[in-house]
Amino acid sequence: MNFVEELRWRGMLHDIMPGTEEELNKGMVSGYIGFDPTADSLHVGHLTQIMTLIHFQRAGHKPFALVGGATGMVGDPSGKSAERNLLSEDVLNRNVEALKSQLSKFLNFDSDAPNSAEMVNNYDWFKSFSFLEFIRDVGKHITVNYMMAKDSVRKRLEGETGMSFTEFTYQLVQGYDFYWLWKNKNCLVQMGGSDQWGNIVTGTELIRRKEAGTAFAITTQLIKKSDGTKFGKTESGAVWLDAKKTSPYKFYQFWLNAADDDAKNWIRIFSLKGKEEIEAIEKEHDAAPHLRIVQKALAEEITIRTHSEQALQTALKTSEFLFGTGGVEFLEQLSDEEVLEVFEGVPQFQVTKAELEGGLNVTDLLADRSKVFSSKGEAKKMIQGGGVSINRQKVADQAQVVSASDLVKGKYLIAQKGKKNYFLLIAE
RNA sequence: GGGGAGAUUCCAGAGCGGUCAAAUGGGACGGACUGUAAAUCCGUUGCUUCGGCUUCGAAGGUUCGAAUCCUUCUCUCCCCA
Repeated sequence: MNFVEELRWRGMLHDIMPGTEEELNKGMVSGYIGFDPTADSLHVGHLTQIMTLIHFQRAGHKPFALVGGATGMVGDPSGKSAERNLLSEDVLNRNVEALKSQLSKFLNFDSDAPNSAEMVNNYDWFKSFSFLEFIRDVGKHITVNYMMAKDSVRKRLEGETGMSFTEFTYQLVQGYDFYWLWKNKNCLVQMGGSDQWGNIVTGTELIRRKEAGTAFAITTQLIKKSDGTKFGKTESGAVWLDAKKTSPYKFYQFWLNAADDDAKNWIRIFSLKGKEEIEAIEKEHDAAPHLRIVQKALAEEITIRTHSEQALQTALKTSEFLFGTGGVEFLEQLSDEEVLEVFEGVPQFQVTKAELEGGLNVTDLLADRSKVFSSKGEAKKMIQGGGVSINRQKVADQAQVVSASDLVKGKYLIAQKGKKNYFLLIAE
């Protein structure tokens, strides 16, 4: 199966420039996707592009991952309704480094194979490119009329917020990237999300007008959710690939919580499993939907690829404990580090052991000594409503006393507000 | 510059001088149900040592008593020039 067929059956293909597939079928082709360093980590939204590059490489082609040290300084107007704030150079540099190290995990960069992946930073060819040179060598080839016809520009011109010259220039800057890679790295294809079509085509156009060259474009579908909400966002914000910003456990949970319809679409996009295997998983899933087999397969594979096998195991164990029926005995077997890992991201409070030895009223413990509840009244009401547990045991009475003998491993108390809100109290 | 309307508990929005910690809706949180989903239903939504205490833009005042009346101030909105 060739690269384009692969994208097609996975439902990833959005648009493809005529002739692209034929070109790819001739043999190894170099292609690239750009990532702008707008944050210090990529998020799950970028994962589609990463998968595209992975498939590209698996199909025998040579992928380039471009980190936009230069384009990031400009700001892509695509899909934005308002002018973006510029990031400082410091922040950009930091982001570029972060993105580089993340991208290096997904592709094969250091093999001797001819299609080994390569990382490039467009700042390298833009840093010494003067403004005058740019408008003479690049700007001259593309008309403003052409640039204004792009959706991303037109929408902003029609809108109220307007658009700076800087953002207007973005497509030229990105277009030149493509030209540069085409010229210097024999890079024939640029890929990207469907919102990038306009920018990519400016690149092929530049190549054509400047050197009468041919270049190709492929865009992928925007990931949609069946309920219409934006993909990759949870209540707590974006789902990052950086374990420090989104713990592997939360990352795993994000995929596990996908709706059935979404999971079936996503597994095609984010899994490297073949068609037969995916269909078999779906069949198994449909026989017992409540087991959420598709979600599990999806979540496991992506968590391993993004983090590691070990991170997945911790995420699984954590999920089992937090959502399963398991009691606190589970924690007794773990080391202190592992306990903290399980409760990573969970609010923690320090309490004094001496006080617990004398016995403390639950409401005092949860509302006064810690901030699980903001007031005792709230704690009491919640206890009456049956929404509070300590160490997995429901608190039945607001007069209940918690003492040192209740400590897990001699120092922890696990408080729950409802089912999902955990708090870790550490006694010292 | 002239005239008018308004500021209420997370939001919207009620609120005869006493029975108002303040209707109702939304949101949020909890419970039941469930697949760690959706929908639905139920409960909670100022603090409390449960005696009370502090809230209705701010500060004063009238009254036994004020979110409700008066004065001043701050801010918001609308109309006319």
